Amino acid sequence: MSPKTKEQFEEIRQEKRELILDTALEVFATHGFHGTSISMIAKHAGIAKGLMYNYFESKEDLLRAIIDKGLKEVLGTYTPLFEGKISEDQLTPEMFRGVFKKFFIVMKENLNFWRLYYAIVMQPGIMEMIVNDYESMMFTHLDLLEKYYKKQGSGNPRADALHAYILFDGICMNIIQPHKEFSTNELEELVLNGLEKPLH
Amino acid sequence: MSPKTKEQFEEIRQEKRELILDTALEVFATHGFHGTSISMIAKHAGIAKGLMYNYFESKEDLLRAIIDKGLKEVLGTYTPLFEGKISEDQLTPEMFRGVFKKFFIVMKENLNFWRLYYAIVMQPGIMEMIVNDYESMMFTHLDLLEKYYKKQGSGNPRADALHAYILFDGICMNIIQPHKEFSTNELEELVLNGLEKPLH
Amino acid sequence: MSPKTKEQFEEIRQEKRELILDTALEVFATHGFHGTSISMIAKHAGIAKGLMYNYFESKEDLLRAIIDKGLKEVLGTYTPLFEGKISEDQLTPEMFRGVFKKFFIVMKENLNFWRLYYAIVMQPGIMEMIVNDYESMMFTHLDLLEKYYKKQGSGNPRADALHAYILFDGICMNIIQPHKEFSTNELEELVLNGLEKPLH
Amino acid sequence: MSPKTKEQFEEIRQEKRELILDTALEVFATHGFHGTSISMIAKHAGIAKGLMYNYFESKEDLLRAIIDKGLKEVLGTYTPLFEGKISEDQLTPEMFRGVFKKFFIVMKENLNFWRLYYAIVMQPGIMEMIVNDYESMMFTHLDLLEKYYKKQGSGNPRADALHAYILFDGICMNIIQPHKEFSTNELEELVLNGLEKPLH
DNA sequence: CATGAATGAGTCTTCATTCAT
DNA sequence: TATGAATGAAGACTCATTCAT
Repeated sequence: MSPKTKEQFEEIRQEKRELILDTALEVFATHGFHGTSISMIAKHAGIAKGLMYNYFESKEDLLRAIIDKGLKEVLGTYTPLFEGKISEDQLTPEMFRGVFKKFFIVMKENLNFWRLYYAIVMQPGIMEMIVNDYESMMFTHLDLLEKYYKKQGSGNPRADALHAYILFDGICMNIIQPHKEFSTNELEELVLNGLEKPLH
Repeated sequence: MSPKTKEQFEEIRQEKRELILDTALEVFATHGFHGTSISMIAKHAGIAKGLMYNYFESKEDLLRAIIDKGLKEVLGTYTPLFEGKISEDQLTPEMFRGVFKKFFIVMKENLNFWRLYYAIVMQPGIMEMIVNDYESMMFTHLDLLEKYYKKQGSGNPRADALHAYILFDGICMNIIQPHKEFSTNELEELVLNGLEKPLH
Repeated sequence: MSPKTKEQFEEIRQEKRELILDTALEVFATHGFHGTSISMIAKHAGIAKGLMYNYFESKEDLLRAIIDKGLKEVLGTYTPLFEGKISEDQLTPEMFRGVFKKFFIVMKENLNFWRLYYAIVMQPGIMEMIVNDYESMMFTHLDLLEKYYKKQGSGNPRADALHAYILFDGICMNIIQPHKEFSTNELEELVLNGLEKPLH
Repeated sequence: MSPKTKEQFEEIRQEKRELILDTALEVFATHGFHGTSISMIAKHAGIAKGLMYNYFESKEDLLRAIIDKGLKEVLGTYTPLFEGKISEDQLTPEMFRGVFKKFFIVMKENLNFWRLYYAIVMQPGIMEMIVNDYESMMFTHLDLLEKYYKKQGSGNPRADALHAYILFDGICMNIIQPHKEFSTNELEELVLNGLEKPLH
């Protein structure tokens, strides 16, 4: 009889918003942004076609929201380890391994997000804005790697950092690829073992 | 003024076909398959919209033709080095470097193709057929790498092969990415230096 | 705290109904019937979207109610002067001026109503029903004008009546138009001065 | 066998463009801009829904084109009589009558255009741009009228001009209204007779 | 072989209306 | 009574594809 309270509405909105975000991420990651229709998302989520527009202004706005949410979740998990909060002392092999492992775990937990993210980054025609985040993230990583290798006594920290970074990228690609050929765990172990100590 | 011979007609046809293929590749690579319209391709190529259908059955057929052509070109360039035609003796560091370098060069010459190719491979919803080629290619490479490291006296050829393969993938990604941050030449040099000798 | 009486409820209902009617009139007049959404009205009125349907059956029903209310208000103000209640003696220039001036005043007080009303009347595709009122109103006016000019000794009362009527229409248009170019007061004075005495 | 020539295409385009413009004008005038769907226009014109977009960028662009065309036609017919091309000597009663009559004729020949035009001008929410033309047109007319009455020896040319202008507006409204009550010819004759000589 | 007008299914988006609370 | 989430039909617009010339 009595109308729903504001809190009830808010709760419903949050839940439905999450549902739409999660469903859309999955479909976008599978079929690509342009290959996905709002109908597909709605059917997948079990809602009416028009409902999405109660939560997002447009298909593109939905994409942005997905990326925002994804980046927040991912960065929230592991960047506390990075951004200025790591002292020289902490640049130990253990820390190094830990951070990498953590990153891989987080990536696997957000496979669809990363698939979508890379697909976008790789297509110059879409979403320039996203690229900035991507680049700054990368430089942060490279810097940190260089410091690490310097501390480990590398004869060429820049080279070692690049090497590690590229290896890292390669693993990411292999984690992301939907058609997996070999266990990524095996990969990670091997690679991390090889990276711990400087090569140069 | 004299009527064209059959050969001349055929030649013209081939040239036009190539024009369409090349133009479409460029636009597909930039905007993605679903993000590209036939009109865009036609305008880019300076032809009428309907003309594509004189050469290809459909948009998807055009995509298939592009992939076919691309794979043929790429494989044609460097697989003679592989497929069973390499004897044990040839697995020298020089050969190793040469093949890698060659691969990078070929990749840079076909940037758009690789962009399109990866974009498709990474999207499970599209073109299952393509994936088979991709996987078999990969296994060939891994095998060869393993043999190489075994010959170089590796304590764990499988690990070394995987390492090299992943590194290779990472470089590919960085070559492909439209927003380049550092010279890929630098990368390649560094990485190859590190890969020549076994790590394990 | 005491439970509201039936009358109080009814009063609240009436007030809310008025609020919706007035708000809707404003928005309809500005953006047109089809250019106005229920959401726009609700937002303007500060109520929930669904509430309108507690008071009106549909958007079209709301429009009808607006027109009804408007016509009642307008006619209620000045038609007592007309409908058979005016004796020959009363057809004096003072009365003539008074009625016209009154009409303009009422029109200015209901600008939005008239905008909406004319917009509907001018569009054959909408609301045939409204037109009947409009036509009968017009004939009443013309009749009265003719009588007036006859009494003033016109050589062609019909001509004078038509002239006055058209002039009247012209002023209405200029009052209604949102982009006013000259003071309508100036207009009215001038025109009334010219109309008082017969021209023919 | 041979492809259509550029001229042939151009001719087809022009004809189809006219067809769409004319049909759309009719439907817009009847149902209003927002009350008209592209489907309605297409059905009326006997073409496919999508074809309109080969000729106009959007529904609003179509509206603009209609207004442009209409204004050009109308102004092209009678403004040569106005814009600076009328010397003092020509401001005779005959000229005066002639121009007015001409205007009414043109208006009747473009009834739908004027319906649409006024509907737009009266709705502040749509197409600000159009209003400028409208206002400048009005001032041109007023000026000319004032000069005319001055030459005819009016004691108050401004008043006479305004009177005539308003009367003019009133007739326009009555011509435009879809539910006509009396012959507009009758109106015009009467009014013009009354306007020829100054009243003040 | 080449053109581009034409089609219509499908896409994104809006919005009148319903309904559980 | 009042709320706003939800629905789905309909509207604006796109685009792969066809076809007359």
